Amino acid sequence: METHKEKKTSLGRQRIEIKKIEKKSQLQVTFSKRRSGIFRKAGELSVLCGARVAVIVSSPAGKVFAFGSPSVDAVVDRFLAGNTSWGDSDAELFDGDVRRLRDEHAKVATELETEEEIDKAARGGGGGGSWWEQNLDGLGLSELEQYKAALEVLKSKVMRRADEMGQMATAEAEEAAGHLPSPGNFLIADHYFSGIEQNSFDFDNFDYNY
Amino acid sequence: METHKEKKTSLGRQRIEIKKIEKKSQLQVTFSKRRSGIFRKAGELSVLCGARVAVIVSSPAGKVFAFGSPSVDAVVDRFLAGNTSWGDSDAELFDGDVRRLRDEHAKVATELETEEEIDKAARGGGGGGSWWEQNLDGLGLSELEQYKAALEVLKSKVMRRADEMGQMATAEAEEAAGHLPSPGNFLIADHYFSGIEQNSFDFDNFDYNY
DNA sequence: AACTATTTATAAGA
DNA sequence: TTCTTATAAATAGTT
Repeated sequence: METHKEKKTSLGRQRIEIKKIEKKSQLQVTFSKRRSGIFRKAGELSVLCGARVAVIVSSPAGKVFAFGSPSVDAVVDRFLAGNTSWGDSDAELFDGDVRRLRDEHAKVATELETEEEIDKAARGGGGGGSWWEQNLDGLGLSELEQYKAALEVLKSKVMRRADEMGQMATAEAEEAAGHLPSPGNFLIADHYFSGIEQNSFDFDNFDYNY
Repeated sequence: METHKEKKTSLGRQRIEIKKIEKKSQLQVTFSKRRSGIFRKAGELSVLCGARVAVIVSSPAGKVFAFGSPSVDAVVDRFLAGNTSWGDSDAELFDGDVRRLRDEHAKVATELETEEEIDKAARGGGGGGSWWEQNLDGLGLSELEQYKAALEVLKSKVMRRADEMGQMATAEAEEAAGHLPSPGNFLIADHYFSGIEQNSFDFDNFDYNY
């Protein structure tokens, strides 16, 4: 078996540079793989070390994926709260505020039973569009304007919720969940803001350099 | 070379189970390594795929580490916004609140030039306390409002800004930063909530099973 | 969606 | 702790 050994040029992993992948198809594959990888790692870290971990990833296409243990919100809340913990003297005030507001939110959240329910419901809406992709790199204040509009659409969309839902978009979440170790209580959420592959980057005009 | 081959039992990596590490020292090493690993991966994902990524990790000891590209807040804000979008009826209220608070934040932020500055400043105060450790495991959250409260405190604290800042706790951040790929514009923040090894877990009474 | 050759990440030790 | 080393795990390129 020595005949035509030219196909051997690369099988198995190749080293890659950490720079933006231009080839769209490859980018999607890589994004998917690595996102899963990070989620898995996050779950492992959580279990191994008893740490709270939250990972939020948003693709240029406009999907938002999140992983959290014990939950994304718990960790994020903590982070936001912690962000101000150096406000030494008024810790009490802060605490009170947080508690009150938290109760409020809890009340609202109850309407949809659980966070998971909510997350599920979120996938029902297709709304949005291009508003998401732009001005994200700065600290965009105006994004809120657009965001509002998006919310309107999404809202109405969600209103007539999961009647026709349950037939779509569970795959992604389950796939990610499959990577998690069993003993933990994790939460995976992914929100679909638009099915459109809208990218404000320069994907598209690139060379398919095979 | 056949003599005494008993030391050979393990050099190099061993397979480990994904379950809570009980040996404290090992846990710390693992936590540190894996946290760095996740941050690195997150940075790579960001660069490779043009994705926005935020990772928040809090150790049982009470330290919070975060990595974000383009910044933790940017990604988290986006997530929270999306997260509440299914809060159907009060979208308007939400929107209004967010805008106002964000403006406030922007104003305050400007005083310190950049987000990085603020994060730096954050390390100056030791603040916080134990209120943080409790009731976090449920799903309770009020991200928006908490964000508000956070901003309030942040504002006042930032007001009397970095006079006593810059003398502590830069080490951890630099260490983490060392793992980042160069071309990206990442942000790493770590907040120290207490020097106390306050852990609500059962570390401490374990067997140092060497 | 699988596969595998490699590169990477990392558990133990020093 | 930081460095080393052997090995497990992640994943780039392919089919």
